[in-house]
Amino acid sequence: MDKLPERIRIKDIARLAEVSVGTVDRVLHGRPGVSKNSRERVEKILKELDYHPNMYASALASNKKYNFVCMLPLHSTRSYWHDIEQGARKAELSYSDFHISVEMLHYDPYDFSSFESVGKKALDMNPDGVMFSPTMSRTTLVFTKELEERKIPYVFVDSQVKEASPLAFFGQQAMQSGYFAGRMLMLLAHEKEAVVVFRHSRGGQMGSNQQHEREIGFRYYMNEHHKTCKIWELDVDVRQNQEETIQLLDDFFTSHPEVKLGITFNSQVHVFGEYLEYRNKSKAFNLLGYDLLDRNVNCLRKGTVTFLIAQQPFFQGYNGIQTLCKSLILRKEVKQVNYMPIDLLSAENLDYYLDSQESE
Amino acid sequence: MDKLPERIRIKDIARLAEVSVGTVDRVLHGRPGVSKNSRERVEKILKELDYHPNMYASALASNKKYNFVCMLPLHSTRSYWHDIEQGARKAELSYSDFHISVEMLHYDPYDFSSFESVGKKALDMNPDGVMFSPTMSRTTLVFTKELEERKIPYVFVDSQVKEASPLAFFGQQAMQSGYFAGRMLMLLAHEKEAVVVFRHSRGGQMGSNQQHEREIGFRYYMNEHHKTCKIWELDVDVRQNQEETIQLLDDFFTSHPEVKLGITFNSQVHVFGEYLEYRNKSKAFNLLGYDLLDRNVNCLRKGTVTFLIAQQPFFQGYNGIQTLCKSLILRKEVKQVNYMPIDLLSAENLDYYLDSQESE
DNA sequence: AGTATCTTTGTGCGCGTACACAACTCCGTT
DNA sequence: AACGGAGTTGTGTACGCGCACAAAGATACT
Repeated sequence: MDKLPERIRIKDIARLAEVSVGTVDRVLHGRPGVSKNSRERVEKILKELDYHPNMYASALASNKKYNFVCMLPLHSTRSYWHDIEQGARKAELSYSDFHISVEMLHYDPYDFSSFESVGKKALDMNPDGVMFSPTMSRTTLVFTKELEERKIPYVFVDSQVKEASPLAFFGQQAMQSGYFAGRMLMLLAHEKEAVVVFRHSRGGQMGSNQQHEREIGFRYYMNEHHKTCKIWELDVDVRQNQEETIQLLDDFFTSHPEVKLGITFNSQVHVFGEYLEYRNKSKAFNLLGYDLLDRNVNCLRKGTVTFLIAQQPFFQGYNGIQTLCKSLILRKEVKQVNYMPIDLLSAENLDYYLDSQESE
Repeated sequence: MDKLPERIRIKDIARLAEVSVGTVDRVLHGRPGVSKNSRERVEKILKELDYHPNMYASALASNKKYNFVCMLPLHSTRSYWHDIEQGARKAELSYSDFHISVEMLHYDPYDFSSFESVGKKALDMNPDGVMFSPTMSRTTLVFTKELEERKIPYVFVDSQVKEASPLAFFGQQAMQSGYFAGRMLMLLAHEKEAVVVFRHSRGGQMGSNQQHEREIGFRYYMNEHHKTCKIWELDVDVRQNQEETIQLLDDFFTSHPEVKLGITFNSQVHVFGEYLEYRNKSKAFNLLGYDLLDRNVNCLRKGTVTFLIAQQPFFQGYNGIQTLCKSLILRKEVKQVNYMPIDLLSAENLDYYLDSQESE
């Protein structure tokens, strides 16, 4: 009786099943041309020995090129989307020895037809996998259906669409994060119980569903714990210029001097933080927002924003691409729903968070 | 002129430098037996083409076995150390195709000679790398000196020792985390300004330096922002039984009814949380502690502990082993000081954090 | 010139897997 | 008995690299 090596190889399986490595290979990859008898014998031994192929030898031998496409809204540097993109780029680098490439495509987040045409472009590239954020829920389903027909796996980042069947999803549980935001904001309240929700939209059209969900979670918390607390709303249109915004905020604070707490559910909290600094109001006002844009981080450091909630966009992008590799190249099972932690950042714990985000 | 393939290989370098692959290999590994002329020519081309070896082919070919040792204090399941160990185990699995093994050794955290003898055992195994937590600062230096003489790289987790030169360190900036803890605790204060620091030691001997550093950071914050706030201290010995502990706490709360805030700097906050539940005091008292032990998490869920500060022990362990692999096997540069984020957990954001910690 | 020694360079095999292709078996047909 | 074809099975080469060993060139000494 030969003893088995520490790490089982295909030829060990072959020897035990009394077939050649070619047959084992065919069984492993589910290819035809194997008799029922051999297939069963090989499968039995594979299971018995709990065989796992050496993924590095495997990748080396297959030598196939994998092309992934990543579709994100058009964005400026240091935005939330930018961080996701950085994560995807890093993953591309990490897995470069597997011959993967990640092609970036961008669309106008306020234009359905733009998403559509970028989606077409993506399909034309005949990718092995796609990663994108389903910010456009209606058009998304047309796109995912096409992907499913072509058997191209796709990964959602940031948000998800219930009707679709992605390989995986990476993002925050937005409602719970809004709930948590409410908790943290009211911790700052003391007796001053009145809150303003700053909205930042384009003609009333919200940037994403996530923002909406956050607000629902927030209002749920408020209804549960601070029913008497008055919640004001203030809409700022992204197309307004600075003077108009300042005027709007001045008017609001003149007519509502009792409001000492503010919250935003998108990543534009710096608009309000910078206003507070300009009017020198930050001492008496507490502001909570989302995402670690540079301008938001500056506000946090200066004290014009008290808390930021983060959601590890870098890792969303990194893990998204990583998951495609794991599933397609290494043929591993992957977890489908992956909620990112709801991270609370203040001036006091910010630095070490940023530090941990940028490295791999 | 031949065009270059997308991915540069050794033989491409060899062809361009007009030498054989053997010579390129010698240059890459800094081995002797190469003329100055050849070496320079090869190095020039390596740099020009920015050559990076295919690490998977490399690992496959070398086929060397790497043995790592991980030394941690003796601990029960679901403790902080346990999570580090889990991370190390996971890394062992992730990198199993590189033929690595991680041997776990445990020592009594209150016994210097135990650390010493375990250290000897580790050296006897002639490991390729060591990961441990320098909880015993004095004996650590003897051990690290020996490691350095034998040219065995080592990684610190949890805490570090200034005089040593580890390959890398993964842990929290303890002072800053104490500072942050102060900030968050005082957020819960409102007008009731009196705090008790619960200590949990063994005959006055603190478990680790990290705890001490946290308390320093905390007191620094208090001195900066709440100078008038009275800070009481209460020492509980780990060897006391439950009745004695309850008696001690009863006495304290009887004589100091005005104290409504408590903090601990080790991971034993559940001792106090469970007391609060037992005495039904949790509504009127806010408690902050460290680390996500099961019992602590239960307290958080029940509301007997308000906040926990976490430091991703799983990733400390995972990254520690990963770093050894990267440096030794893949010959990559690694970052030496890696501060873990200072994570704030409450009942509202706990679940998604736990979710993200357990998976890889 | 011949030989020994040292330095430098080139070659070949193996790591574990994937895949193309060759080879063999079995069975029915001519 | 010879042949063809489908269904199976085995074999050889390649992937990119590391390393042992062979080969060739250089130098010094007899």
